[in-house]
Amino acid sequence: MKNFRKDDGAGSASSDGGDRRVRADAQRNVDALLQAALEVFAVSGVDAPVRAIAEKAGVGIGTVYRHFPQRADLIAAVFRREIDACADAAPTLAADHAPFEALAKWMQRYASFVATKRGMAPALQAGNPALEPLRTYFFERVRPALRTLLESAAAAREVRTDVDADDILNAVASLCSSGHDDRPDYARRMVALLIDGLRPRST
Amino acid sequence: MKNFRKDDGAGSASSDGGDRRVRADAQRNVDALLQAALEVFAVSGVDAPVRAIAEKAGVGIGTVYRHFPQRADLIAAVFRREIDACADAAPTLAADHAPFEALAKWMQRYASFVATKRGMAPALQAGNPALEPLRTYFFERVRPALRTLLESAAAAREVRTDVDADDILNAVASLCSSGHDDRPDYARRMVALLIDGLRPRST
DNA sequence: ACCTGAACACCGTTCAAGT
DNA sequence: ACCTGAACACCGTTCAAGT
Repeated sequence: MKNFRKDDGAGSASSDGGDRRVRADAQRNVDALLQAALEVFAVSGVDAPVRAIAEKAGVGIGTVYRHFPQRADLIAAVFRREIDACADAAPTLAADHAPFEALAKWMQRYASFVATKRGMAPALQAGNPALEPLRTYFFERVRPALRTLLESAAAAREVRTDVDADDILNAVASLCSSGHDDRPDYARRMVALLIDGLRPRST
Repeated sequence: MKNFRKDDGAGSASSDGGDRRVRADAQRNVDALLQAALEVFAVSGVDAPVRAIAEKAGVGIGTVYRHFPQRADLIAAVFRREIDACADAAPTLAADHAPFEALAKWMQRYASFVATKRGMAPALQAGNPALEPLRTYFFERVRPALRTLLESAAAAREVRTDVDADDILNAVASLCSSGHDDRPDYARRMVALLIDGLRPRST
C-alpha cells in the first residue's frame, strides 16, 4: 500500500525499505491534480476531458499521464477516500439503530454517495478493464460493511434472504446514477421502494 | 455540371400524382443504414462509431449525415418500432391475466426490451437534448400502456398508489441497462424485487 | 437529388526535448 | 526525476465536388 498523500498517521517512520522520496514539485502537482479532478468530475462526470483537468491544475497534459498512466488511475485516486467514508458509516449506523432501520439508513447514505459522485455507477459496472481495480477496491471495502448489516437484519428475520449484498450495491448504484435531475426525489423514492421489497414476503 | 432530368430512365411518365418521390437508390441506402445500425447498436451500443455503420451499410460517411442529420435521428429511427411493440404488449397481457400479474409480466417484458436494446436507458435519461424527441416518443407511447395496467391493479387494490408509471419506467430502465453481464439473472431478480415492492404495504 | 471522401475540430495518449 | 507541448491516432461532422 503506497500512500501518496500523507493523510496524517505518518507516525511511525516504518521500515518501508527504500523509501522513495517524491520531489516537492511533483507532490504539489499530484495534489493539484487530485483537487482539480475532484471538482471537474463533480460537474462534468468522469468522462471530462483530461486537458480540462490539466489546465485547472496548472500543469502540462503530459504530467497527468506521468502520475496517472491510465485515466482510471486518476478516477480511482479521487474516489478511494469517499468509498472508505461510505463503508465506515455502516458500523456507526448499526450501533445506533435497529437492524432493519440501520440497513435502510445505510442504503440511503450509499445512495446519496452514488448520486453525488457522478460516474461512480459506471465505474462499478463490469466490462471496463481499466476500472477493474477501482471496482475491486469498492467491493472489498463496501461489501463486508453491507453484509454485516444484512446479516443482523436476517438474524432478526426482518429481511428476505434471497438477495445478497452485491445485488443491493448494484441496484442502488443503477437507480441513483445521474440523469434523473428532472424528477426530484426520484432516486430516494426508488431506493425506498427497493427497501420495502427487501422485507420478507408476508406469505 | 450535367443537368439531367428527374426520373431519368425507365420510369417514364406513369401516372402517380404529385407524391414526393424518394429516389430508389436513396431508399436502398436508408434501408441498409437502418439494418446496419440495428446490428451495430446491438453489439456495440448506440455510441458505436458512425463510420462503422456507414461501412457496414456500404455507403459513404456523408450519406449517413444526409439522411440522419443528427446521430440521434438514426437512433430514433432504429428504436421506434421496438418501442411500439413493447407498448402494444400491454393490452394483450391485460386481457390474459389478472391485474397485478399482467403488470408484473409487462414489467419483465419491458425489462428484456431495455436489456436487449443497449443504449435505450441512456437515451431515456433527460439531459441529452438531441435525444429528446426519442424520449418524448417513448413516453407518449409507453406511459399510457403502463398506466392502464397500473390503474387496473390499483382498482383491485393490488398495488400501492404512491408510485407512478414514470417511476417504474425509469427504475426498470436503470436496473436493466447493460453492464451486469457478469451477474446472470441480476436484472430479472432486481425487477422482481421492485415488483414485490409495488404491493401495498401490509400494515 | 443524392453520394462521396477529404478536411476540420476535438480528445486521448505518447514521446523527444528540455530543466 | 520530472515537466512540457507538439504530434499522432481516432471519431464526429461538414462541405465542395462529383454523378
